Amino acid sequence: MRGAPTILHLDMDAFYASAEQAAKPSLRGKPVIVGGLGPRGVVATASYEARVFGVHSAMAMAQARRLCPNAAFLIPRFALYRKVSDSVMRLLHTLSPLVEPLSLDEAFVDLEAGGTEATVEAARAVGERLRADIRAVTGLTGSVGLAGSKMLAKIGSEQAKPDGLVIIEPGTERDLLGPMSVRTLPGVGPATAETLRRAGIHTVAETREAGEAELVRLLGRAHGTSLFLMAEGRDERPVVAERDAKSISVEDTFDVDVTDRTRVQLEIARLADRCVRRLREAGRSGRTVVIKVRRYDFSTLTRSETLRGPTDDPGVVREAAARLIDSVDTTAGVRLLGVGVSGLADYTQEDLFAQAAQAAKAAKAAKAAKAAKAAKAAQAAHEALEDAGHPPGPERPEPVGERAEEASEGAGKPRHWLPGTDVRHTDYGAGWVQGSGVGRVTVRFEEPWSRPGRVRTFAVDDPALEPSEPLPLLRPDAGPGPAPQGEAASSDGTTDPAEGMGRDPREAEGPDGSAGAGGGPGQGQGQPVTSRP
DNA sequence: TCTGGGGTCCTAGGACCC
DNA sequence: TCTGGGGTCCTAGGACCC
Repeated sequence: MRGAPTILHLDMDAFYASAEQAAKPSLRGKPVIVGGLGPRGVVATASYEARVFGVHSAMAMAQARRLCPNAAFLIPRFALYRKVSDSVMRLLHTLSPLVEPLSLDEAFVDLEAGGTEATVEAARAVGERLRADIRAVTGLTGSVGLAGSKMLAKIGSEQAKPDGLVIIEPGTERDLLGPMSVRTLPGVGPATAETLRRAGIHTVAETREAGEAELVRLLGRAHGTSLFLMAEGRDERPVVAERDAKSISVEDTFDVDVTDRTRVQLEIARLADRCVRRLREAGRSGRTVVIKVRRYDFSTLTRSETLRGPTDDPGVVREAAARLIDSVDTTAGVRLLGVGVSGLADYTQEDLFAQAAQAAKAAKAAKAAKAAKAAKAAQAAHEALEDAGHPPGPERPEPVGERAEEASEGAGKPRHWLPGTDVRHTDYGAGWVQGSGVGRVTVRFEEPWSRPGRVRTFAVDDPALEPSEPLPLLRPDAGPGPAPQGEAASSDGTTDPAEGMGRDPREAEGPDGSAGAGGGPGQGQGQPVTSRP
């Protein structure tokens, strides 16, 4: 705990959905839901306009459609989010060298390590300037919490949402936490909350009163002691920059349970290859291969095998995964398969034989490894980052072996145009897919800096239509003075006549929600400040 | 038409070693 | 020859987070 609020937590507001609204003028002020669109998809992010209907992250997409049928449903475009995230993280690094990213849209910053004066006023000034800079650079809003510890900074940013800033002044934290739900504390999820509830513990104050010994009895050593400290407002966890990954994994949920044994084996092989590709892109190798199987009834099991030494050889990983899946009964059907590698080493080696043979010549091996790593890092720097990766539907033809991705990528036009993806038409310019079906694809032509655009429909194989890269959210040549959200989300009458098709919502009659989610920036203590550039 | 995908950390039992 | 104690590694599962 610090005596001044010099730990900052930044959380971008409804990040994926906001990025989509910034990119697609016709969606501003309207409910937008980003997530998996298949029969088993879940919501990644809902815009505030959609949250009014009860839609939230991790909800089954089917339920979201029921609650908010007029929302725009979009697949995530990670390439765009990563770009925006990079520019936000760069801003954070101007505040301090100690930046700890938690995800694309969230990070802690240790302001003390960046030389910010240890006062409430200085911290507030830094936080407000950051929010203004984020808006200027990305066109999006973020919320900031400032406190003397990570836990309270994060609670602060939560209270500040959306588009606000909250400072929790050192000395006030115990009183603040007391009446809050145990779920507020980090590490308390549904299971822990239920255990505590059965013991009559609902609030943070009751957690404190239970005492450390009782919490340890209920929850185990590590969890119990850390929970007790958190409940007292004591949190000494440092801000830590750049942690190395400890495992790399990939998994796919199938639209329909897979029962065919050969198909299961094929999918495991494909996943193993994908996993190794990511491993190599990261310039790492791993020693333990893990497979994951989720059965028809959602029960999940893992099987793992530790090799004699680390590998990044697709054949080795594929064979280990194949052995592991052999030991699992899948006859009743599986809904998910996954392959992962852990026990990561910072170097790579050709294969197990070479390595076994080299056991005695460790010194030489180390030297070779160093060279290999350097080469790999250089290559990885070049590489584009992974594809968005749609789960394989049962109808998708299954290309065999390691050529799978190339086969589906090289061949030009995707046969499915997924809602939300970027396209370019030789005559109409840049746009995005609103929906497709029965051989047709509906595209709205607009750019992040244009007025809401109009919709046109094409044959799915129209040669004038091509997939394209995301446009930046702000016009590249634009001076300062971004066009922020709020402008008239005119539900333009420009929809094309040819729009009756497709199972996609739209029609723009979403309850024009500019009212936003429950209560603007101003609840709780602290002074939520609405900043403007 | 319930429940994604990518991670982290902890626990617990058995093997194995000293 | 009736019973140690500690440390580390491996495996499996579970809770939690975004």
